[in-house]
Amino acid sequence: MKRWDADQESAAETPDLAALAALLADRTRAAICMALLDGGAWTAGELAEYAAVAPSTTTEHLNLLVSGGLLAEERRGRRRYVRLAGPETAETLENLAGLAPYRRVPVRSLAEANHRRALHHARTCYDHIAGALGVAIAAAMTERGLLARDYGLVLTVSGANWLTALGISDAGPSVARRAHVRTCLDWTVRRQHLSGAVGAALYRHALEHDWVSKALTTRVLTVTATGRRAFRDRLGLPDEALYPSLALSPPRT
Amino acid sequence: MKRWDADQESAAETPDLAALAALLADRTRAAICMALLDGGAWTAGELAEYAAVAPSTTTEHLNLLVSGGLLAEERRGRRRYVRLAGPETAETLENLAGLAPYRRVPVRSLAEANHRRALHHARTCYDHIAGALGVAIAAAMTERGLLARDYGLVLTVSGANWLTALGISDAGPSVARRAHVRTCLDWTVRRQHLSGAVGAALYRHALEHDWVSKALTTRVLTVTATGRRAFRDRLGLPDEALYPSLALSPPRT
DNA sequence: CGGACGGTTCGGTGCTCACCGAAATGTGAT
DNA sequence: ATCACATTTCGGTGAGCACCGAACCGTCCG
Repeated sequence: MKRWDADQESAAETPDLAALAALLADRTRAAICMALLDGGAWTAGELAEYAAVAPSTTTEHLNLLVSGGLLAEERRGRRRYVRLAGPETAETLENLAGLAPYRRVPVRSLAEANHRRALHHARTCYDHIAGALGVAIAAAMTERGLLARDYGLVLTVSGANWLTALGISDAGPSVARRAHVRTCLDWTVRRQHLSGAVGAALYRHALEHDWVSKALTTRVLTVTATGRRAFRDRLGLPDEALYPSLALSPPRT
Repeated sequence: MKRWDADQESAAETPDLAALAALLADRTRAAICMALLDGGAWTAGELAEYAAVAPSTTTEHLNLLVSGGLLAEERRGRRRYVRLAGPETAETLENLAGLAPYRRVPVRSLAEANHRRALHHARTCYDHIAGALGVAIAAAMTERGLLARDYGLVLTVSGANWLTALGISDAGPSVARRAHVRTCLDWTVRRQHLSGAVGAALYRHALEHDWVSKALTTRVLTVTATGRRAFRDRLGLPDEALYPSLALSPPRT
């Protein structure tokens, strides 16, 4: 029990992994985070209904998530909007989800089953495209030499040209600090899809040019007729990737 | 309460984020995982002592972590060795640690303080180099055009040449499936360092050529005299990155 | 000024789980 | 065979926390 400079620096800092994990270790809070992976801002009430808990319970969860730095909040009038804190948060969440075990959940209605199939087919993942469509895009771009698998996954020169030809300015705005190409393990298909700045730019482009349209309240994306033509012409995507009904049935267990 | 094909597919699968997070949400289990980030295999007893809990408690924790897929175990005789399940696990853990809040922990002895300073200076992170040294390497390689920051962080042509000149065969053995260059947010310095296959190869090379030596029981790396010369000649690393005593004092709060 | 609405605060309840010690198991060494 | 050692099983204890309902507090609308 030796004293030694006790005043100067008798304490150090360690990352508190357990504290962060504890935030996600609850079913309800995890569900909230997964919902927010659509990249949008939700009100406390919407999340309460989505997670099927009382409003008061939701308040407590949101307080924890916000003060833990996972969520950013914005109060407007009597409403409280929350969103994910940033892209890194979203990426870490997706990584975790890819590593997590699967859990069987009952499907209670036909509507829910259709919704699941749609999610499986195409959905947003924070600010880029995921699901079978996202995986197909990444695969096709690699196939055509726009992405190179040699060094991880990078944009090739022809890939950069392809992007500018589409009208996507390579030096995007808020893009500076993020990796241009980043892969993200898809939890429905368990295969890589495109995230990072390029993935985000591509999604923005697809939205603006009406290739896909996003449902208001869910993460489901629908490929429009224009989009089908564009994806077929420019990337040669197969029909399975373009029509939800043709989607492969979910893998067993 | 409408029935509809109830037999065929009345259940679906979702990633159980909460279940995975719950594994890390405990102080003791988190400590165990952080310890295993040294990339080695520990026995149950060693971990019990490290985490300062009873052996029986450790058994329970290890059971959970192994069956949750985070740890791999190997039983040899009456001993139980555990290690991290794989590189993805290690990378996800480091990402999480980078996102986690900091916690002040008391430093009780001079030895512990020295140990912390050493960790801060240079340590292993699963299979590559982290700490101030790791950050300095990544910075110097970017500086010298071996890594390009343009597209995320990729190996440039001169970078690949530099590696082969060192004698690091670019097409490494178990390297195929991992991204060659990957950055990893350092939790001591909060800056990027080099992980992925290239990071791993570099660390292996440094070990084999006696640039650094690893302490047996901890994650601390020591830069040898040979290493100092090599790092200075080949990457122009400054003295701060090479001598632990010159390390910057830890940032306040 | 009501009155509806979105959110918050508070007390209380029940369940989960990390922990330990003591006894049991199984392996290795003598 | 016997003893030491690493780990496991089991019962019991205590603390933490997710949840709800009821009351409360701002904000928006008529």
